[in-house]
Amino acid sequence: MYQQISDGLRQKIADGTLPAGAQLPTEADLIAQFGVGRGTVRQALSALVNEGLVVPMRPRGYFVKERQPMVFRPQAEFRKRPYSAEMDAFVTEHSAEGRKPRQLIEVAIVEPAPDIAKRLHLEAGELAAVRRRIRWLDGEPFNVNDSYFPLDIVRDSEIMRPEDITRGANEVLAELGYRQVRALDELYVRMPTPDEAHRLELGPGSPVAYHVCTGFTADGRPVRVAVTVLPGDRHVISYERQWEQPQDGAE
Amino acid sequence: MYQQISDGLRQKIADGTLPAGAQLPTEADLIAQFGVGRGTVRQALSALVNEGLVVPMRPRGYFVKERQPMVFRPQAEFRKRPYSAEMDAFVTEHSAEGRKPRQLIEVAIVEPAPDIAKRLHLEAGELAAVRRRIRWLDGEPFNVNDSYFPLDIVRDSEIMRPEDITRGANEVLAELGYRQVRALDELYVRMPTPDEAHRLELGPGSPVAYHVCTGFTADGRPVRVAVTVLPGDRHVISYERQWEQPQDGAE
DNA sequence: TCGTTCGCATTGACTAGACAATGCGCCGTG
DNA sequence: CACGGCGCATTGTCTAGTCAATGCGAACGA
Repeated sequence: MYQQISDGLRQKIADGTLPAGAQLPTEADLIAQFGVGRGTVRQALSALVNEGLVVPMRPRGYFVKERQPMVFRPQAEFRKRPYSAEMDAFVTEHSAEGRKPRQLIEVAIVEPAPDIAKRLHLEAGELAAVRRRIRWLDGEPFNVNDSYFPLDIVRDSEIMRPEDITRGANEVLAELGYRQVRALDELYVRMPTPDEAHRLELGPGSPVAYHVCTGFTADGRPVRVAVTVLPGDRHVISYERQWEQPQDGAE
Repeated sequence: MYQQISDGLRQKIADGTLPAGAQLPTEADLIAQFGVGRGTVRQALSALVNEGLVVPMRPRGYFVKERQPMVFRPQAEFRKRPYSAEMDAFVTEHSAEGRKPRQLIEVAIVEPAPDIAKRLHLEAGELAAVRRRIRWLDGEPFNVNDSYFPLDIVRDSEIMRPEDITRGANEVLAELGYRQVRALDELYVRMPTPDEAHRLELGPGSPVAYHVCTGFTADGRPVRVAVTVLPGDRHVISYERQWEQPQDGAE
């Protein structure tokens, strides 16, 4: 019965009767309209909130959530421009133009979490350097990025300084003799931890992508693990693939 | 105050006091333990459910969710084996071995949704063929995959038959003269629609990845749009990247 | 005109209680 | 031993109400 209420509202959001940014009926309205108790109405609304369709803005009411995603291209670390015109068009079309970026960098020496240590081939107790970055756009946090490096290869290098590295941390690694030639990306999709939700100012119903990139040198040593947390409602993750000849694939 | 309850339980889940599969205290237990009303306890538990940490199994109680993710490799369509040993290790390690796969294929001719039509460069009203697939593992639905093709190039081809194509639909396209040489992947992260949640048997707190892959021929024509819905708690999405020389990247 | 304060609509948090739905296990029967 | 049915613990749904928190706007005062 509470589902009827949320279904009705969901329908109106889907078909545009309630466009992005519009206000939903108030709890009192729905109580009167359907003749039910307040708990039931709140249950219906909380379902929509947990689906990420609706945001409560106390005490103004409930509003349809707006989203303006930004393109996240893991490959852009090493290739600034997309392969071809139609892909470039996609990127620019979805880009967040005219918004003010800001970032905050912090460097620390830590004993990395087990999953990070494993990817870096570190024994328990071995240390790593981590560059933590929070990126903002228009005053809103957009994503957090923690890059881990084995301490023994970046000690005393530029990477330990909490400043922006214009030519890129990867280039610094290469200068130190650890040029990366391969990388493995893993993407996990889940709800944020309360800590992540707080740091990224995420409401309920906002899942995140958890992106782990491990970079390898030519001799197969992992020298960098970059962990990025991307709020789902603010990002599109994009990859391009290109191949030459014998397509040995299956469906 | 309800947050104290959910924080305490979340802590016990995180530190292993409550391992995967264990039963949480019942609502009645928590009411007695904290001396609060049932609504408060249910609010605390529903927070955990919406984070995807906990599953209610009526009428047995609440249990810590278990997850066994399967590796999804978009690149595997065209390259069966990973580049290198350490990546191969990762894939096999996370593979769902010894589980029974099953799939159901269905073919239809439709007027595609606007976002699909746009990616296929179809005008409004133009038709496309769609191969819809649902994949199961151990009797549980794992993901759904809908592949769209411009109708004029696949009409009367093998692609229109609702059977498994051993050598792959991409190979059939190539035989028809539309060999793909590039692809663009887009990944969106969001909560499932009620329909998706039903088809994939998703509980609340299970976000999905929405993967759209557009394949292009050498002359830049899009000939295939594959849409895959991947439940976040059952998948890891994995990409490999390799590059040769001048790393022209920035941080 | 500008600034401050107060009121108010609205959601947030919580309580106490009622009845429904659902599996699981126990018990009794054949 | 096998099967059927009942009971019961537990969650699902819903009501009716109270008090708190919050931000906006209107009214008021300098």
